[in-house]
Order: sequence, then C-alpha cells, then structure tokens
Amino acid sequence: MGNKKVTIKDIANVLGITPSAVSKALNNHPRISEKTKVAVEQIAKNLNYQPNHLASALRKGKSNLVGVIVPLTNSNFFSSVVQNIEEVLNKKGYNIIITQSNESYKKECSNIDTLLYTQVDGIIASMANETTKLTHYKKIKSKGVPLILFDRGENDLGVDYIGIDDYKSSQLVIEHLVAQKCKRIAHIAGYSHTRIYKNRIRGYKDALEKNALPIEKELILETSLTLEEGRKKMELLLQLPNRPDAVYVAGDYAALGALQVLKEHNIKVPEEIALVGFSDEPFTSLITPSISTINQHSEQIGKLAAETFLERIEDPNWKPVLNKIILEPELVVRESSDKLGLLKKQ
Amino acid sequence: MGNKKVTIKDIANVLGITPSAVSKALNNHPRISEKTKVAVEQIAKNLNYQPNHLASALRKGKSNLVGVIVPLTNSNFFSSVVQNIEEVLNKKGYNIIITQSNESYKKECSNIDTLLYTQVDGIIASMANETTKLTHYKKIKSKGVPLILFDRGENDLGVDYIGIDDYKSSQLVIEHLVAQKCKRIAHIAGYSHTRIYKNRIRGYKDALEKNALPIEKELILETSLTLEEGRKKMELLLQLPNRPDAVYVAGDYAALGALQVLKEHNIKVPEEIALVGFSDEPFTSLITPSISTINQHSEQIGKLAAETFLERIEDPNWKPVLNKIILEPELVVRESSDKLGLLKKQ
DNA sequence: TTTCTTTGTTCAAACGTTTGAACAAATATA
DNA sequence: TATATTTGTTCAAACGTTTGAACAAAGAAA
Repeated sequence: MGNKKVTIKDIANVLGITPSAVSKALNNHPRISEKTKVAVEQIAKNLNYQPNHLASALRKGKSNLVGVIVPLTNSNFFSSVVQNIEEVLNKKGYNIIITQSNESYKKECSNIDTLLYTQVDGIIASMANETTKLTHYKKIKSKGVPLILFDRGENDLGVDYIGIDDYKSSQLVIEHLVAQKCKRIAHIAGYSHTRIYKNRIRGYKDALEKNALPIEKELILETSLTLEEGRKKMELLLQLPNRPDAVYVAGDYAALGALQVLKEHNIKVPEEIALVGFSDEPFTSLITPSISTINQHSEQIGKLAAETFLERIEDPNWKPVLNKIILEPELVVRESSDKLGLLKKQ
Repeated sequence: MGNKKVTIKDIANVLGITPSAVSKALNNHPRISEKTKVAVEQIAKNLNYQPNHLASALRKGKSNLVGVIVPLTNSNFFSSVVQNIEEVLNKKGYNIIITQSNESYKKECSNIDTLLYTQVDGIIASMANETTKLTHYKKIKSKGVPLILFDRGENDLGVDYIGIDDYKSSQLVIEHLVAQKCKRIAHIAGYSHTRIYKNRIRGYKDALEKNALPIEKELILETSLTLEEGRKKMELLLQLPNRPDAVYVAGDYAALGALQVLKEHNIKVPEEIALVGFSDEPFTSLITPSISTINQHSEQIGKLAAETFLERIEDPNWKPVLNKIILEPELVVRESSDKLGLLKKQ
C-alpha cells in the first residue's frame, strides 16, 4: 500500500501527457479535448486522486475558506446561524472554519490571527462580550479581507452588519407587558458597552417613558447574561423594598436563572412577576412555565451574512463600507408573561 | 494603502538578506544570529507581515489543521467535546475545522471529502445516525490520515475510539430503577444498528434478566431520539394495556419529549412513571421535574480524543489499529426517578 | 602557519497546482 | 496554394514558504 500521495503528475505520466494538460482537463478548460478529459477523469478515479487544496489555493491566491467566529457554539441562536451560513456557502463551493471565542477578547484575537494565517477569503463574526477594543478587527479590514458582522457588532468599524432591531424588540416587550397591566418593569440587561444591549436598554427606557412608567436605576441591572448571573440579579431584585411586577431579561439563559429563583421563592409567574427573555432558545418553550421571548430570525441572519459575503467577494472593486441589514424582531408570547390568560382562551 | 501582501521576500529586501535567511530567522533556526533574528522580527512587525499558511503547509506537507465531524453542534455534549478538543490542540499549534453532518450520511461523505481536500493532518469524528456504510471512513484510513472516533463509532474500522461504557450505563440505570421498586421498565432506544445504542439495549436486557424482570418486545422502542420521537413513543407506551412504571430513554431530548407527554396526561413523575434520560444535557437539571440521566464525561472525551490524535501524529511509524478508551459512566439521579424521595431527605 | 570546527548566510530545489504564452497540427478561408 | 483561424497541447513561470547542501568568514586547535 504505497501511501504516497497521488498528484496530477502521476495522472500525466500514466496518460503520457503533461501535468498542465491534466490540470486543465480537471478544471474543464475549453481547449482540452473531450477525449482527454474523459481519460483523465478515469485515471484520476482509478488512482484515487485527491486534489491538493493547499497547492491550488496558494497558486490561485484564494482558499475558498470562510472563517466564522462565534462567542459560543452551544447556543441555539449561534448554531442555527452557523448552520445557515454553511448551507449557503457550501453551495457556492466555500467551506467554513468555525472558531469559538468563548466570550474572551484574547481568544478572539488569536482566532482572527489563525483565520488570517489560514488565508480565509472572508470572515463572518459576532463579537465576544469582553471585546471593547477593535484593533484586531481593523486588521482584517486592512488586509482587504471582507468582514461581515452579525448580532453583536460595533459599527464603528464601517463594515457589513446583519442583526435585528434591538431597540424595537424592547419596545415590543414593554408594550406587551404594559398591556398585561404591569406597572414596575425591571430590566436585567447586557453590558451597555455592547451596542445591541445598549439599544435594548434605550428601547426599554423610551418605551417606559412613552407609557408614563417610572425609570429607576435600581431596576436596571447590567450583567453577562449567563444563567448564574440571571439568578444573582433576580435575587437582588427580590430584595428591593419595592419589588417589580415584571422582569425583562436581555437573554434567555439569564431569564431561566431568574425563573429558577422565582420558583424557589414560590413567587407565581406571571401572576406576581411576569418574565420575558430574549433569543427564543428552544428550552424556553419546553419548561414550565414556558418563557416569553424575542425571536431573532437566526436562519435569516445566517443566510444574509453568507449572501453578503458572496456579494463582496464577487465584486472585484468592492471597498468596505458601513452597511446595515436590520431585521424585524418577533415577540413570542408564552406563559411566563401571559398574566391575562389570553393563551389559554385560544 | 497598497493592499499587496507582505512576504518574507519583502522583509529580506529591506534588510538586504535572502528570503531563506528570513524564513530561518522567523523559525528560530539555531544557525541564524541573534542580531538578524531581532532585526527580522522588527521589520516583520513594521510591515505587518502575516505568514502564508498555505505556502508553508504545502512545503512542509503538514497543515496543522485537524478536522472535526459532529452530527450537530447544537447539543451540549458535542459542543463540550469540541471545545475540549480545541483547547488541547490549540496549545500544540493545531487549529480545528468543525463540520456538521446534520445526521446525514451524504453530508458526512462530503464533509470528509472537504477535510481531506483541505489536507487536514487528522480527523476526529462522531458518526451520523444515518451512517451504516463505512467506505468514506475507510478512505481516510487509506490515506494514512489519523482517524479518531468518539461516542458514535463503528469499531469495524479498526481505529482509535473513545467513549463511555454504554452497556454499564444501562445497568446503572436499571439497578437504580429496580432499587426504586420499579417492576415494568420500558426502553425508548436508539437505532440498534449504531453500536452504542445496541450496547445500551443489551445492557438494559441483561440487567432486567439479572433482576428477574420481564423483557417484553412492546417495551423496547427504537427511534432517532429526537424530542418529537420521544413524544410519539411515549404516547405508544401509554396506550399499552399494561403500562410500564418506568421509562429509560437513550437520549435526553427524547426523554424531554416523553416527559411533556406524561405531563399532558397528568401522570405523576416519578410516582406513577419514573423517567431516566441519557447525556446530562443542561436542561435536564433546569426543568421540573428535573430528569435523571447519565453523565458521559464530554470534557474527558474531548481531551482524550485530542491527545490520542497528538500521540498518533507524533509517532512517525504509527499504523492504525483498533484501540478503545472506555470511560466509566456516571448516573445522575434527579427528581424524575426519585420515587423514594431520597433526594429531598438529604 | 596550517588544519579543523563553528557560525551565519546564500543557493537552489521542492511542495502541487494554475495559467498565459507559445507552438504545432488540423481545419477553414481566401 | 497560400494564409488565417481553430484546436489541443506543451512550456515555463509563478504562488510563498522551507530546507539540506554549499560556502565563505571567523575562530579554535594543532
């Protein structure tokens, strides 16, 4: 079993032609005869020939690889986005390299280095929670590598961005809670240095104001939105002398943590405190009570990110420029905020 | 902004030395003077030099890329395995390319082709549910590329495998349920053509026999173990004239589906029917009642898979051979099977 | 001083493709 | 028949590194 790799040279030798003829035959070059193409195809199969991507990518200056950076893959939102990116790009002959930042700035930097080093043709990314400096992203831009951001993305970079309307999401949530007769609505928020969370906070405040409800500092708590953090912040809210009657949490995992605490304190949800999360993670519909949340259209985001990349790469004289695609959020009302029992009546 | 790529040739020109000296300096070659190394480092930084991985991989015949194939990333088990693989391999200078098969045989084939084409140095994989033919995996082996299987892996291939003791897992579950005074234990199983599910079924049957409990065909239902399938099979079990008093489900998502159906029928869990799942997905501890399950040690599996790959690649005259690493399963008892109320007493 | 070793560098080929130019043969046009 | 065009292939350079061999200069040993 000669483990030697089969190259186009081997095919050429068998047929008594040159490697360049073989290469052209394999790439369906118009000047190669049908006869030769068939013969090459045949021998390639016989010898179990596997093209060397490294060599062709080096020569062509194009790797047909796209890097994807996500904070974590263990979340339905991100894994669904990734799946849709993959689907669209695979059809066009691209493959993706997925890397996780684990919400770490340092890891994100090294991920970017790796991807650039691997000569990816583009990068699709959603930023880590920790990230505030953007030099590593500017590096991508300065290399002329298309960069598409989604969900979490600072737009100071002046690149393509795909996400939902976070401001409007908050408004949907607050309007809904107000309709449920809630009067004191707290917000367990993401860190406001991240644009999307800032917008959610802004939307929350504006909507409260619009409905003549009080905006109180003690009702707005910024966190990293993990389950554990959701628990902690909920405990804090329960210790307030004047408890809220609704909590809008900017992430589903934190919302779940909050719900656990409410249950432990035997507080009825939604009767005593209504709860709304964010992202429409599958478990929100699986638990009791099911959690109301915002659907972010992850499939759409993934598809659009991939399609945007393709547009950029196909346009030879494209220059990066700020370009936002903002999708409409969708409020999914479930038991945790259905104070009026409208769901049961249906 | 000349977007031209900076190469070692550019660095060489600046310093008036040859590209090969630059290359050696960058790779810390012992014969290059400290002075030159420092100078090269400096200029490289100034010019914002980025090594071209394609070129060095081509020349070295080694890509430092490892392919990972998982059925899906949207599962805590797999994403945790992947995270640990990444962690171990990153430390050794390897990067990973994650691909999802989406449980599809066809996708798995194309994933393998892509990875081989990309010249990965090894492949770590867990098989799709659909997979029964193994020719695509044999292709990996025949190329001399190290292949490490985990969790779902047919061992007819004669390669490295890392997983838990599925047979023993079932025994743990049954012993536990018997201790809870369960007499009629059903098994919502995975397809028995997959080795791990076959072993779980075998363990289940043997344990029943050992405890002098009846093994009945109608109590063993093979499925794809999705949530929806869990629901369907549970409905079937409830229609039996002689209902089971415990159900052992070979996957957590299916167990959740089963639990939903039990709740809808107002059947008390665990009092009327006890329930045990498999995998220790995070949601099992989050819902009410929490679901008893088997911890598969995903972190260990990931680490061991990566380390096994490293051992193989570092041994110049390694030949693939059947090698199993089997971890001990751990039963996590939660409310759904705590018929005797032992948890509350603690 | 001569010879041997060490040090720091250059040289040249190689990794496996791709691609425009060149070229000969076959075919078409005048 | 002479010339132009088309067809099918070869040639040679290129992509950006790496690496063993070669080599000159400097230092050590005799």
